[in-house]
Amino acid sequence: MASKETKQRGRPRSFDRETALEQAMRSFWEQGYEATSISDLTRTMGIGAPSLYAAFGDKRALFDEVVAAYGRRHGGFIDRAVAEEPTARQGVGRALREAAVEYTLPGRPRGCLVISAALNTTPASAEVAASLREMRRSNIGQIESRIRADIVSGELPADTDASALAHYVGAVIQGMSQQARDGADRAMLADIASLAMRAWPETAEAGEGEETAEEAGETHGDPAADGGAPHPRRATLAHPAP
Amino acid sequence: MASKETKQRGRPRSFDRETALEQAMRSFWEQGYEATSISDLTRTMGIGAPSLYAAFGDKRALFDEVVAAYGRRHGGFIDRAVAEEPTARQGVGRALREAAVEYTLPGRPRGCLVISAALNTTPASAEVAASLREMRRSNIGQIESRIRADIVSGELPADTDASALAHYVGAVIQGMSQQARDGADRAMLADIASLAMRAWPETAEAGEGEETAEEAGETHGDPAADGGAPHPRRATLAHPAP
DNA sequence: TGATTTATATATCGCTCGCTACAGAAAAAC
DNA sequence: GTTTTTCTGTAGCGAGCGATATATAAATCA
Repeated sequence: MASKETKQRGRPRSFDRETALEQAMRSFWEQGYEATSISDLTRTMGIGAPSLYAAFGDKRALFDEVVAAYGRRHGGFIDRAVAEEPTARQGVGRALREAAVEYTLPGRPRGCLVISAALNTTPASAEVAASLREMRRSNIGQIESRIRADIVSGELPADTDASALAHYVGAVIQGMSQQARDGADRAMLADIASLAMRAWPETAEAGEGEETAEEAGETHGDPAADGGAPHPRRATLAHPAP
Repeated sequence: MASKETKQRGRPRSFDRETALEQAMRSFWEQGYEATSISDLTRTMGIGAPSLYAAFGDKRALFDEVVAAYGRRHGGFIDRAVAEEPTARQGVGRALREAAVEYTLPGRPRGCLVISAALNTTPASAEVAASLREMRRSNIGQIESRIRADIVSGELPADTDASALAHYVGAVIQGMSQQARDGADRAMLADIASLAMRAWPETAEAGEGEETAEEAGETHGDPAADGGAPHPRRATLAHPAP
């Protein structure tokens, strides 16, 4: 599937399938599923309609493939941050900081495709909308699971409402995506992310110093995502200062 | 404009204009501007296309009228909360709590029309999208102004970033609207609102921890004027109040 | 060299979009 | 009554939608 093993028989394709898919992603990302017409796609992909249908099926199948590629290339940072960091707090903090960067990278559409590409849909596209909604639900579920693990381990207080906290994080991320599309710059999104983390529950007991403002590392090397709290940290009794 | 003074000359209108406008609002609110067709509108409004155009102009003008009516009947609660409560904190807290109720009222579309009705748009509807975006910007500006006033009065710390805090609130509200449309119930939205307020900066001087999660519990019925105010703390010690 | 296979370019298809011309219907004005 | 004014129902406009039929172009296989 990934490589051509034998020489194909007929006339070879005159365009690069991956490049065309990338262009389709741009269009769907910017305008959304329904607002992007086949005519838009053929123009930006640089191919004719029959080539599009031969290579990708129909509009819906092309979109599905775009969403899959998006998840692989751009959308995975949240799950990755939550899975890789040692605590839920650090994972979510890093996810929010990285979202501020990802959602404002120059040269690509603002915000998140999964969040914004199928919001105002006709009944004809109800399935597409439901598909993206399910992905959003799944993302929040991932966060909730990570939070629950920290409750079990004692990192978070036993009475922490994992579902509510995860949905709060999801709402903030969706809000950040919309703010990015509405024109907020990267620094503003970083401020929102930083503020949002102030709502995070205190560590249960003898926490180890969680410096949430520490380097998230491997994102995109952009220093704008300092993540440091521009606002005075709220007074806490149990939280050891870094 | 509000009343008919003289008897009109020709054949009288066979439908109630306000009722028709209400139905149009429902359609736009549910599906968004572009995804709602004239055919949808004439069906739900119960009138023919020529009657629609005679009474409201074109689709764009009808939508503008819908948005104006929406602002009057449903959308004003944020500005009202922020304007009426004695502090920005109480105002925003009440606004978030009321959003949880407003965005999940049974028998009407979920979420906020201004937030969600023109998100995936073709270039043909760029003006509509820009118009709603400007309203969102204005709402955040209102919140920012209220926060700034509390900084001046000393209610909030002098180093509070009013713009960032206002944009955070805006992002949370937009996230709540999307969550509502994604199926979150009222209790979940109330939890998100409660969590979001934990990020609010401490009062400049006056004492003790704010128990920001002070139960918005009641939800329905009258969103009490004092609802949510943990304790009246208007006096500030650090700065002279006007 | 054909013959076969696959891709592309042109020119649509049926359908829905926002919108309107036109003629008939229902009221006030005369 | 007749005239005038306004609204409503039918029917259809040009344009764009997603998707294709057809014919030609470019490759491999024999």
